[in-house]
Amino acid sequence: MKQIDPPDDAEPDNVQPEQAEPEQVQPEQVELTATAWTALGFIAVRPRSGYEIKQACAETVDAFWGVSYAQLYPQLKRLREAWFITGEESGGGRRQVVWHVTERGRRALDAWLVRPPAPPQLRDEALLKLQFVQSLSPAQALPLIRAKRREFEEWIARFTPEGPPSSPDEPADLLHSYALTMARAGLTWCDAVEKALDGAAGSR
Amino acid sequence: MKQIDPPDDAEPDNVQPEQAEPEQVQPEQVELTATAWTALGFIAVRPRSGYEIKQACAETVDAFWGVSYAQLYPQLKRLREAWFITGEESGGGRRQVVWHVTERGRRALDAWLVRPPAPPQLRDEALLKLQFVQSLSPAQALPLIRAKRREFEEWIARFTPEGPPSSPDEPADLLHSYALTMARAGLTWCDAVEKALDGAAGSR
DNA sequence: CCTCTCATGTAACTCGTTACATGATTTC
DNA sequence: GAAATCATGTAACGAGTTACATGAGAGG
Repeated sequence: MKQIDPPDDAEPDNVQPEQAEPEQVQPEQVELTATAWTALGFIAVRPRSGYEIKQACAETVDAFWGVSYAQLYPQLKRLREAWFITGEESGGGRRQVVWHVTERGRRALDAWLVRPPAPPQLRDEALLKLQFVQSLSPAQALPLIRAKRREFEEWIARFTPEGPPSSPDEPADLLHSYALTMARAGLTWCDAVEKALDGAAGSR
Repeated sequence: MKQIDPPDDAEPDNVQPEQAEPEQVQPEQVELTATAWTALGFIAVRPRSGYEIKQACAETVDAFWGVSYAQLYPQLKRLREAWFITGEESGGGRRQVVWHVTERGRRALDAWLVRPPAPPQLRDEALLKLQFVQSLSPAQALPLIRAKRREFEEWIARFTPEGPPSSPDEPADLLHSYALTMARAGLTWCDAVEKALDGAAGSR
């Protein structure tokens, strides 16, 4: 086991406990990407390796916040440099670095969580194309609607809680219920649009 | 009036009409960003200046596909270099360049419209934060739900068709109806979650 | 005269993606 | 012994954002 700590030029801050923290200056106000905060969030739940963080993201926030290794590993480095996490290279078996949150890291995470969230960003090529074909031809609009329908169906398949017992419909997980609500609304929209488009195609 | 055409090293292709197009080789397969196709789409409806394209985007696709000047102007240059548009610097009054679609540009746009759309990308910090606070405290979850609620309310205000007469509820515009459907579903979700959260807070 | 809107653009930067590189361990 | 999975990373590239720069005409 080898301790992985920030380089010497990084601010220590908790090495000497008798050195009191500056009162109003919050050391937590380090600028990080939301992806870095995400990693920190999962580490704060329990210590994890980069690989495990990626898995956790894939199972939970992937639909609203995609995370790739090429982003993740550099961000872990930044979190370490800010003394928000410390790494422990586990011996025995495969090589892996397990990251632990520090007290400082936990405080910083809490501070981030209560800051107002950035407005959501959406890029949807299918809807974009729909803008240009909607008034021209149902023939071209239909495949786009079908593409959206497939997306919604995949969401539903992915976020519907398994296990027939207990929960009849709505999951306790807020994000799952959000995804399901949106996907169902999307399907309703697809139904209505396809129906209208079929009508228009018939009369043409 | 001054004609603005591609530089000489760009492929002409329609200068000599007697030179037949290569049969299977489609000159339309130029790689462009969706933002460039968006500009081309609006130019194809009618000739416009960059400024007018930006306005059209803001009124229509902005929520699904944001476009900024810093992206737009370079993309117009690329469209011109591909001979998809030609520009006409209008004399008289303010300086402005009005872009016209070429035949070649129109064909390329049609080809793009029928290609399968890229999967949508979403980045929603509010939902991300919700992932980390949902199991811990309703006190921290509530502001995030309220932020989502405000978003949905803004969407509804923005996309609800004005003019009390005629249309009672659903607009003919597919994108407007999409936005409204999703926003309403979102509000329903906010209601349910806030209620559940209040209950949990009361029992705690 | 001042300010707002029209109008076009560039520079620097950030974030994220794809593709690549490497190697150990488990499973068939 | 071959393939899948675990596991960590880097390099090159691309798209998009913010901020900056410039200037003319319209309206008060």
